[in-house]
Amino acid sequence: MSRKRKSSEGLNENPKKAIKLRPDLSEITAVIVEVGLGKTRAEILANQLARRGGKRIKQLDSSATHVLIDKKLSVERVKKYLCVKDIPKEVAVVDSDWLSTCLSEGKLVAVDEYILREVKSSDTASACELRKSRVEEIVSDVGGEEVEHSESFNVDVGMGTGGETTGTSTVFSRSPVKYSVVGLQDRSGDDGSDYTDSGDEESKSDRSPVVSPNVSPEKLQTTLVCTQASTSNQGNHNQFITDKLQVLATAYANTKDQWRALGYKKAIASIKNYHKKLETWEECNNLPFVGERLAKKIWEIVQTGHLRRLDHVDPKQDAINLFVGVWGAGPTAAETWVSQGLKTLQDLKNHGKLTRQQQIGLKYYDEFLERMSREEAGKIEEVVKKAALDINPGLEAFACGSFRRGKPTCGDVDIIVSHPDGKSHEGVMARLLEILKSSGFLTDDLTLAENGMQRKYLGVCKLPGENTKHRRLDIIVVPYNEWACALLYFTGSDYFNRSMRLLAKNNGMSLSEHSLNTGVIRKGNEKIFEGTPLPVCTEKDVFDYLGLEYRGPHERDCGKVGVISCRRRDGLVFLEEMSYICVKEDEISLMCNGTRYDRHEVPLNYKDSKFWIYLGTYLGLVLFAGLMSGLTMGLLSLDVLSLKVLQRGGKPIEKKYASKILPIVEKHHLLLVTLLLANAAAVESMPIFMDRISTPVIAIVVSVTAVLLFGE
DNA sequence: TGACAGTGGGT
DNA sequence: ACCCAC
DNA sequence: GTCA
Ligand SMILES: O=c1ccn([C@H]2C[C@H](O)[C@@H](COP(=O)(O)OP(=O)(O)OP(=O)(O)O)O2)c(=O)[nH]1
Ligand SMILES: [Mg+2]
Repeated sequence: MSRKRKSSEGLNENPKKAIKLRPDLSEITAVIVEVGLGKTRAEILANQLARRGGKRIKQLDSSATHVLIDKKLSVERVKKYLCVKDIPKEVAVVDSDWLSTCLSEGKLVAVDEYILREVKSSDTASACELRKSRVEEIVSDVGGEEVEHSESFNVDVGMGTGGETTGTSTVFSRSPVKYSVVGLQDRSGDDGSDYTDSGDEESKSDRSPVVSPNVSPEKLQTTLVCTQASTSNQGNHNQFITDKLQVLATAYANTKDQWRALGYKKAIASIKNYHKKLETWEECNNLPFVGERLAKKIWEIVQTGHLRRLDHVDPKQDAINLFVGVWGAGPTAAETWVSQGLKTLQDLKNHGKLTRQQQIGLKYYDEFLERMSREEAGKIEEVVKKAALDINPGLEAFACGSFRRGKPTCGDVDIIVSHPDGKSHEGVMARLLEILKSSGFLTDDLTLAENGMQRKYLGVCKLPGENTKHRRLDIIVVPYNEWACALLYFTGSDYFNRSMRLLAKNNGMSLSEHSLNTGVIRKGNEKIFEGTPLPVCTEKDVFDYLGLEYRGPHERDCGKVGVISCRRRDGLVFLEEMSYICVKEDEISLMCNGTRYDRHEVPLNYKDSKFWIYLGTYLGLVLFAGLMSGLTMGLLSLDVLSLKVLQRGGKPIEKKYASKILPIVEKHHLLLVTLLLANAAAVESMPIFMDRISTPVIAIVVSVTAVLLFGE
């Protein structure tokens, strides 16, 4: 909301400026060469270009008008990078500064100054002229026109009804129909901010085949409950919504940015979790992880049964999704291939440039997308386990991942290997692979098996027999002192891990497959000091340190994606600071991946201001305890008689004190009881506070010595 | 406006 | 440094 | 994309 307000305000207040700063680049289709420019900068330029109507393409083709490169780059290198023999004359090879200048000047600047094409005798002149005239055309074209719509129009499409009339009524004239359908860019209405998102990831094309749309919700509801079976809590009442959103989620994951995709995923999980069919706008808008924009999309689906947005996905998207399915290929590789005109796996096999891993991924494309039965995973586990025991009967080997979580199907088999003696795990990997390979069980390596001190293996295996398929196999060999953290890590789920690690982070700790560290110091977001590993023997220890109730592997399945966040039972977000103290029992609970946890205490560290509070109270307690025991001894050793003597016959000061103390001492056991109680209370509560700023053992030791020194 | 997990292998 | 994966 |  605030964004929209901002931009329209800006428009009203200073229309000239708004227009001036927005050159129309719609005639420009440019290849931006990242080499020398840097990926981030290239992307900023690309975003700006797209935002002003221009188009960036990855591969030089007939639609290209410009090639933007860093000025230090030789044209020869550019050719090599683009995999072309020659760059057509009509295409201007220009310094990327040209675009920057255009943007800052707010208009198209003559390109001449920026041309970087190699000077090759005669034809340069004509080429230059060609380009010049072309640019002039563009410039004149833009001179008469207004700007802005494509963007405000976009906003309206994205926001549904949200766009206020002020913008649309004043600005229209040219039909904006070509709202840049570039991929999935559904950009926010704010100006200025070039989002340099640069990160791509988040879920490879979600492999479950997208369920065909438009199944009657009623049907789904009934069928779902019985088909979904045991594992899920109660089934998805809104599949017709989540399916649609899922399309966008994977599209974003496979192309643009992981974070938008993450947003979608959380929202989808949230919807799946909802106990009933979504009916009112209120319901939509109150879902956790569903904000204004998604609420509108959801609401549109609820009302119309359709999401217009889905009609505008980039046609290339299908091919991209297809290619991201090959193991070892991500959004970048996929886009490269697509932009080279590749469309099918056949194309890829024949003409694509693949890494070694991707070749294997392609070879087993179908098999890798399949999930195996739990039973088969168990067999694979046995094979590996046997091989391990052959090496050393003391070795332990267990299948983790989805198998350990009890899932009915497994996408791969993840096996952890270690030895309780803490040493014998060394060198096991190589020997293990040797055995498994010689038996023909392992068919391909995705990681090179060359390195001697290897801890992680990714490969392909196949059970002996006729109708068996190639399966992905992951093996890790870990030192036994890391067993718990490694087991926790390898069991997942991935989102469970991420949640837990985030929780650790928010408490000044850091959780990895190696260890749980405390006392981590971060400056901003980067780690300054790694912290020190906490002693962790079992998975449960990690839960304990984090103040979580233990969850068995079967309960770590977060079909629900979610951030660990703290909420009150009554639903109010009490905000942050996991170190909040429970005053009333059970009042504080933890919401993780859609399920709640009650928390006990959490270790603190000096990063927290609370740490000092605890330290302070601790010291206070020590002194207090000392005072108490001192008083106990002192006061009780005085007898009433001598005090009375003092009261009468002592110096004036002594008299005064004596009469003050006397009434206290006279209530003899009352005094004793209070003192003892106070002392006991102080002493007892010391370790409680100490506990939270240190490990228990240390806490006890320190407490005891402190009491000895100051108290007794 | 910045964070959304933390790590390791491959190129 | 980037991409991709667990 | 959402949240704080
Ligand atoms: O991004 C990730 C991916 C995986 N893991 C951990 C948790 C996961 O359980 C384990 C094994 O990874 P895998 O990809 O095999 O996931 P899975 O849980 O076993 O599911 P699948 O059935 O697809 O194999 O590695 C992470 O911590 N982060
Ligand atoms: Mg797995």
